[in-house]
Amino acid sequence: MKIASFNINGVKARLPRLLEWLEGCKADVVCLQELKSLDENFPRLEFEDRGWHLELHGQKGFNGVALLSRAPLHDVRRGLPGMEDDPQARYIEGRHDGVLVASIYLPNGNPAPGPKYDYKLDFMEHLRCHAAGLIASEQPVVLAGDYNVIPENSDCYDPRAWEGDALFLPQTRAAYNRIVHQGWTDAIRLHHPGTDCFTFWDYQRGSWEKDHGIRIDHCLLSPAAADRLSDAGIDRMERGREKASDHVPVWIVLS
DNA sequence: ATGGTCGGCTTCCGA
Repeated sequence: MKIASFNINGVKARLPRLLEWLEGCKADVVCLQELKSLDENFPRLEFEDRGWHLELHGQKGFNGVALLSRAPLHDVRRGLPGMEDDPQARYIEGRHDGVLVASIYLPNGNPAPGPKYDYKLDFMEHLRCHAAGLIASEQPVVLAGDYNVIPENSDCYDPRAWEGDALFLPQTRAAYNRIVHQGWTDAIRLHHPGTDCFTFWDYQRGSWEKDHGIRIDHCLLSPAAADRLSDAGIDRMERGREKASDHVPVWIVLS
């Protein structure tokens, strides 16, 4: 089973690029982030005509997450437990062929400190609590998405350039590690232990041309999923195409 | 040298 995650930065702006990538990706489940679309304005037919089942959790203008799947999903949940009334649409999960898959758009959190950073840490604490329950269930779980967290120095081109940024603050990395250390496997890290692991390049300052990227899109696997991990990758080439998102897709394969 | 660029029911905000 192949599961992919892609922050598309606007479904309407990305539609041709996204459909092309989906065609070649051959994924069974796709986690999308930053739809920037109300559910009623989402171009459903473009996907349904190609055989995708859709579960949307959108909002106007910003944020928004979705799951695309080859078969209908079960037990779909929108919003993290304890944050169901959050107007920001950042979490959706569903079960596909016995594997629980979540699409996560974790808050950016800048500027830090401030209310946006407080919200980021609050979201991470709610995610940590939910993740603990998922680990305890002993089922295969894949928590995929844009975490807006740079886990280690080697996950950015220049650690000094990111000092003080909400994606890289020690407190942010500590909150991320509190989740990972429950027993999750960072599958992309496992398959890209050195360089060439970036998943995001800013539109500004020629970041792509200079390879000034960061690794912030992650797939965390529960032990039951990690036992089945056979491959993982980053579709880096997507960043160099016309009308590209500032993120590229990441994916894992379970046997 | 404090720039630059995307997307969105846009004239600023979020990233």
